Amino acid sequence: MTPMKEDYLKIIFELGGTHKKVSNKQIALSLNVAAGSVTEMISKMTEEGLAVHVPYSGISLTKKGVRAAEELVRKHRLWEVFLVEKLGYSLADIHDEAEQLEHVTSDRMINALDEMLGNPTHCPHGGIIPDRSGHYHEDSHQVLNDAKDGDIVTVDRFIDNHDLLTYLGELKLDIGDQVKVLKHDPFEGPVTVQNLTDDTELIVSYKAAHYVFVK
Amino acid sequence: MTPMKEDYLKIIFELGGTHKKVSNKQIALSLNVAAGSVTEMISKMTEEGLAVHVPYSGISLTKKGVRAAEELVRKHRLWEVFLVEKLGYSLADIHDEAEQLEHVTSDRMINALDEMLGNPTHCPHGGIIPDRSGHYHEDSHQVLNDAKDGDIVTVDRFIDNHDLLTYLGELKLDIGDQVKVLKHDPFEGPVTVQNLTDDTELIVSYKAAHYVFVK
DNA sequence: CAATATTTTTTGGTTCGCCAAAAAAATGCA
DNA sequence: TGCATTTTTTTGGCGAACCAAAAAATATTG
Repeated sequence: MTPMKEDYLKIIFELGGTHKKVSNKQIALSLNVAAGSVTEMISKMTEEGLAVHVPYSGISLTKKGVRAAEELVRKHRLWEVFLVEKLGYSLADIHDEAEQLEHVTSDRMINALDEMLGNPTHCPHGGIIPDRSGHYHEDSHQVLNDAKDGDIVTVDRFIDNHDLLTYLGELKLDIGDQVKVLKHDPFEGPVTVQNLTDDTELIVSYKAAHYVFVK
Repeated sequence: MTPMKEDYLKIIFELGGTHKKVSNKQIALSLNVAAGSVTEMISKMTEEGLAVHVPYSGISLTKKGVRAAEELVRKHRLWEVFLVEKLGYSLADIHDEAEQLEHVTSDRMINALDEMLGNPTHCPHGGIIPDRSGHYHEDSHQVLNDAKDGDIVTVDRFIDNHDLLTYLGELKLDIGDQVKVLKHDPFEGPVTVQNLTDDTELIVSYKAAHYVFVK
């Protein structure tokens, strides 16, 4: 297991790889790597029994892969709690630090940290922290980009990336907002939505629209 | 800066690269890499202004290199304090964990951690923790292997590697012990010493004799 | 339903750090 | 001093993860 494999694992998990096939493109976009790199890495993960890959069709996680991903999410979110509660970090600054820490955290360490923090149940972004046995269920898996023009959806969760959070903050798109999807521009152009909460029109980049989960 | 460069930096620092030239061999031995790998890595570090290399003579650190190494020592030791005080780790288990953590620790994070821990001055092994500006001075730089047969020296400090600490624990060689060096076996053989504290004879491996600092 | 567009995979090439073995320089001892 | 040993550097190669561009497969749509 390498930090890179861990990143792939976590992204596939976050994109819904537990219960549906995720496309190469989604992964490449999320990790900022070329499509070819994804194909290559996935073939290694398939050999190791972490993922299942049907060529030209999609990628999903095996039980083993899901288990490993949950462990990583647990580590990530517990470190986020630590950074906020113990080191006085603010919400927007914790993701990147936790991203690094999670890759060098042993089981023993994370369990001790969990206890020290008083076994918190949620990370500072509102996500659920899996317990020691890794179980939990995140509810929303549909992404803003998947919604059809005309759909009305509720913003439920963001992938916690610093630049994304900053961008969405500037756009004034928050968790809980109801939005109506107006149009998808071609050529990976932005998605235009109407925020029904304050009745403004927002233009969300193609990439960001893959990071915003809706119901 | 990569984790590997950081490891080289720290080892050169610990072997005395601030005030004398360190040999390729010492570094290779400490990091468990081939001599050729050291030459290669050092040439990169020289280009980056971290080290000075006189071919066939030895390697030492530049001011910039020393500064970076001190920063790493600070991170390492503060994490060690954290592991013992906050997570309930025992002495022998902290080194490897801190080794990983130090490579993913930003300046902001380490300063916040320092404060959270109450600005400790020493790590659990007794080493001095450099302050925010990186200053401090470790006193012993001569290694057991450097002592001549017949010399009587005092054990002052160990490089805190888990296997080493376990090995030395079994040998019953502790900090503060006075020992008389009896002989150095050829072909990288062990060093035989007499522990004057309890008057026993100890056989210390060639490699370990490079990790034990004496005065 | 054929032509175009998109997505995915394949191919060839890069960098980083590692190694083993060969060659060169320095050291040590007779 | 001179030959053998040790240390260091050089050389050629490997695996991991990346990329860009070409080729193959799939999807869309006029």
